[in-house]
Amino acid sequence: MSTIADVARLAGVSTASVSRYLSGQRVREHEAIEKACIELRYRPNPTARSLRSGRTRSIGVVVPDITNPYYAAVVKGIQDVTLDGPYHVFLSGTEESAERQHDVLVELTGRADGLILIPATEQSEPSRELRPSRIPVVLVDREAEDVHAFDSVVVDNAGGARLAAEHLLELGHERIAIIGGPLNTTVGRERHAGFVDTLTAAGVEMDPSHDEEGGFNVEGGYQAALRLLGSRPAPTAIFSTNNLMTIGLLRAVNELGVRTPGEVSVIGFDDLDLGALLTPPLTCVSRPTEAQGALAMRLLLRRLEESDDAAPRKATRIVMDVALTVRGSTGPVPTPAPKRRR
Amino acid sequence: MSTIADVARLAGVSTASVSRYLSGQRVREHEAIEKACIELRYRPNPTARSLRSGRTRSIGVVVPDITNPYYAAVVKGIQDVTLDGPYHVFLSGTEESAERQHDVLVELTGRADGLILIPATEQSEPSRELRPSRIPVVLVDREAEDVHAFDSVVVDNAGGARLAAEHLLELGHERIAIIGGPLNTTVGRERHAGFVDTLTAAGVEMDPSHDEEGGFNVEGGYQAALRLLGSRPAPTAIFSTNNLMTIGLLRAVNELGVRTPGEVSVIGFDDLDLGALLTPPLTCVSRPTEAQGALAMRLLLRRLEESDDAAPRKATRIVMDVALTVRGSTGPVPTPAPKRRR
DNA sequence: CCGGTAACAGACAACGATTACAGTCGTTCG
DNA sequence: CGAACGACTGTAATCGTTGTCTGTTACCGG
Repeated sequence: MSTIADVARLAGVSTASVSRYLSGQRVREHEAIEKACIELRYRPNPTARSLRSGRTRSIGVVVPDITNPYYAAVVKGIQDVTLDGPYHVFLSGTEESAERQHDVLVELTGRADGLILIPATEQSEPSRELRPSRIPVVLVDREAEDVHAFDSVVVDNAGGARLAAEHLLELGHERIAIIGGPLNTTVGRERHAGFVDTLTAAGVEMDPSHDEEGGFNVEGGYQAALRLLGSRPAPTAIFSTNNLMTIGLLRAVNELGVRTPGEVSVIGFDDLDLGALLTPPLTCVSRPTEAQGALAMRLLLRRLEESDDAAPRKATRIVMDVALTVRGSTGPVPTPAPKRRR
Repeated sequence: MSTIADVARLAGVSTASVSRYLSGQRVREHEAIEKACIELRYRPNPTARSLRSGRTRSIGVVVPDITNPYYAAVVKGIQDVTLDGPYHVFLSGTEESAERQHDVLVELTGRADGLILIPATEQSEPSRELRPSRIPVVLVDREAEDVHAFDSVVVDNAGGARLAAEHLLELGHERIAIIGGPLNTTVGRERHAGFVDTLTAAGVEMDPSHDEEGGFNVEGGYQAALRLLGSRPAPTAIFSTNNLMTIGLLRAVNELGVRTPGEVSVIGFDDLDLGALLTPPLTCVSRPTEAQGALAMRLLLRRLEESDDAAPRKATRIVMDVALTVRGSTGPVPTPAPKRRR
């Protein structure tokens, strides 16, 4: 690769002039410089640039799992906002591991001007790790231990779970099960609490054996569903708290040949790509995805712009609304005639 | 952030010694240095490191669309191989645009030691852009104009399309339609040719109005499917050449209330996440995804290791096999009794 | 006790860009 | 006509790290 010195030599000027030309300043020999740049196929070395200027013009996005369509959609939203901005987006995956996340954050600090992070776990302390570097961070979906240190964009998990519970109650269900996520995540806790509390408030007690917990993945949902569907008396409705778990749940339902919603109603948190095309189509709590990413990116850009002025703005926390999408996978209670109906 | 000079000062040694300590060499004052590093929370500046050493210890992965589960799976395969290696993986999306891809490649060149690229189009000339920088590149899935310049990992597209055609022929179909991808991509051309040639060889002529072409996305598949299902006589079987197009096709089938496989058989290239859970479950040509990514990464690592010795190895081209997954969405021809059956 | 040799130390020059500083012109105005 | 000014220019320092080069030890055998 050719360097700025090569260009300067060929154009017969100093490197300073070339640098000035590149940054858009008026330069006498700009024609010769342009010609030299083209002839040498000169591209400024981004590493050298970053070292000197202290800014990398790139931002890092860290997600637990790239293959999860939900995260993919969030990333999409982020990218859309950056499309013709000066920043380049780098994506890294942490495989849902706190250790990997630590490595990735260390790697990214100093390589990026800002970070959008979907934490893998809450034990992992982004604050302790990230604080000294002073680079702006926006948390998405899950929150870290000290919420107040960073901007964040989350959804109303408890509210969404409440919507699901209310929907099932309205259909007359009373033997209701939940496939919850890890309780050491805010998301897992909030959805679990929102759901169970709503049932309790309505006087419906959940059988402890119908309160399943698993990892936020297909296998977790599958195993939990097998246990639930095998229990006696079996639940008449199951709420799955994560898209991947819902896939596992559906797989189990399918394998066991359980009729939906005839024998068991199914409702998930998060829509699926093909949710509307399933038989029956999936009833779910749906939430903004791309919009969530876009919002996070805008928050980050605001931080990046303000960074030089000394007054640190207080952390912003945005809670986005979720909605209930009623399709065909939920229906009235099967055996005993429904008690009430709307 | 503290620098190596701060550490050296605190430990009472030279920066060279600190550098040596960090690179694992034996150093007399290693205890004092370690102490100083911890106290100052010292992290080597990756930018400065890269500038000096000429290597970034990171590799770039460029995909057309992050939200496509197929690409996500490829990336997953890539990451798994890198898990505990020295390289960090950065992912960038090009939104299927040649222009964006150009920008991304420029951005990445000099920021990464190697590249894994799934080209957005073939017109875009990665070779012209990437050649001068001399960094190793591995192409995945689609190939660029001059195949021989880079290592590549692809699948047997023509073979997969042939499998699909043969399957439909065996079921007795004769009015067969294809929803093809852009013919300016190798993938689009190969799948189209493999399918049509197989039909022709079997003496089955395809109605020109049953030869649809669209973008590799949901909308393209949807629109094409609407046209096909509205044509008279309508095809008794439809082959969709891409996973997103298949989703569009299924959506159209669903909306129009066309029975599958009763009225029309559906077969897709690439499986879907929920393919097995659909009603009927999707028959498709499935191919390795994570394995493809893993293989590409291994190829790249090999290149990165050899880079210093002067003899440039010839480009490797790996073609991976695909397989037919027969599920329920394909069946015998509806109205006229099937001519032959196995 | 001395010369030779490991084994380590520090000083300093890179890497490729940006930028403060100090010229050097040509032009304009009093 | 000379001074002041504007519009540029080049020189050189700098960013944080690594690697080369040249010491400086300590320890060994003779």
